[in-house]
Amino acid sequence: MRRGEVRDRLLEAALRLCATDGVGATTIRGVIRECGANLNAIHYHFGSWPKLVSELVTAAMQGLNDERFERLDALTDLTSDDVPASALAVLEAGYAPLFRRAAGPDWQSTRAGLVIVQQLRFDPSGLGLDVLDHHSAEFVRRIEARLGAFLPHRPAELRAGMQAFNAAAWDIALRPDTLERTRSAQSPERALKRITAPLFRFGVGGLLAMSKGMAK
Amino acid sequence: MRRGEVRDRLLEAALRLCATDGVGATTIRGVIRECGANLNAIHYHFGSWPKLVSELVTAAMQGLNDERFERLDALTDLTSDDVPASALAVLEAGYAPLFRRAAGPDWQSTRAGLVIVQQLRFDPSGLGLDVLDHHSAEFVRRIEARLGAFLPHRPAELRAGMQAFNAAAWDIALRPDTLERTRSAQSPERALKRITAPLFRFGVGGLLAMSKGMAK
DNA sequence: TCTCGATTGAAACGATCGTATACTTCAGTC
DNA sequence: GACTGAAGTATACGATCGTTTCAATCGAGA
Repeated sequence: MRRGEVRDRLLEAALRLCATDGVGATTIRGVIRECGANLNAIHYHFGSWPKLVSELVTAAMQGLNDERFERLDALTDLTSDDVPASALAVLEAGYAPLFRRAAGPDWQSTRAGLVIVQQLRFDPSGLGLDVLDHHSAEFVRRIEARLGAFLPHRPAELRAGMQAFNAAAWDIALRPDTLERTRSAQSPERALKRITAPLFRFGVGGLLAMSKGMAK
Repeated sequence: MRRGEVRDRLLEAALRLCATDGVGATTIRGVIRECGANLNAIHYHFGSWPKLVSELVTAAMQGLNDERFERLDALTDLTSDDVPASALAVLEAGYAPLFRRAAGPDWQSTRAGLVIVQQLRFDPSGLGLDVLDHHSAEFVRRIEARLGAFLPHRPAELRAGMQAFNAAAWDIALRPDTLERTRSAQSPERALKRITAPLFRFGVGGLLAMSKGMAK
């Protein structure tokens, strides 16, 4: 058996079980049963079960953030001359990676980690909340900096708007029927675009409406 | 001891513990310890622990929906002459009750139930998912009917927009710092308005932007 | 071939879980 | 005052949890 293979199999099995059964309902005995490892292997390789879970969360958020940061850094010519187009570009750079990993054509290896993250965001038992906060705080800082460069919003206003859009994006990206619709389509990319495009328009429209003092 | 008092104390203690520690981390032994009841009392009054939880969820959603439906039914003169104002009125009718119960001046007895609902929305273990779906489906049906009366959206478009706004509203309503900001203010109502008003503008702006074919 | 650290295996630990059973208490009724 | 049925108490059951211990095994370097 390859060196370090058991460790990988443990991670993979834990990832799958946590995503389908829920983190709280997943036990180390279920994991070792799933991948044919020994009960002690988890403690030998990870120290404890919570540490394994936290490694899953870290891997998922790191992979997602790497992609988001790369696309955010690649953004050029953001201008206040065409605010809607610039805002759309920023939102796409920050959240297209989320959708691609949650329901894109190659979601198999990336979706499960995001499902776990979404579960933990509302779980007060605090299995991996601090790890999660660290990663998401860095993203929030960066995307708000990009948006603030051309949006007229006050910081608190921008923060509120992005909190709203962020919640909507995660919810829709990880909704089971979002995956269903892209899987059953003959062109997953096109199907996903049909889901994300309206959401991005929603986000841009919402952000702009926040500061323009409209509709009251 | 009053008749049926133990039953109420059990409900109250379970509500508090589930909201603070998480539904998955709450045990019947913790509940009876909290309220000084006997271990068997839970099975005597509710049959099983899952049934108690499902009663908490039902009560929370029923209380919320009663208020939302009443306000939605009271809406008159919605018109496509002033779409933004009409959309704002509908969103307020549907979601102001959520915020009032989650962080309003009298949140003490209502917030915990909503926290539990929010946890269960992303928990695949399926403790009370069917019960939850039933209640939220009815609300979705009603509010989309009201909006569809004057919005030009196609049904799928309206559905997507409301899914986005719904996720944002729940997330922000139950965010701990939302409660913090309203509690520390000398006028909780005003403080809550300062949080909800931008969100409602965001929602109206987002919904309108979805169908106007803007920003691309 | 021998050795030694790295890894795996088998078994058990103490704790806690949700549930079930049997007994006691006690108000209300005839 | 005996009886009834609801409500509460004490205790135990079997299962499963995460963790620990310790011996067996493997693989590469001497």
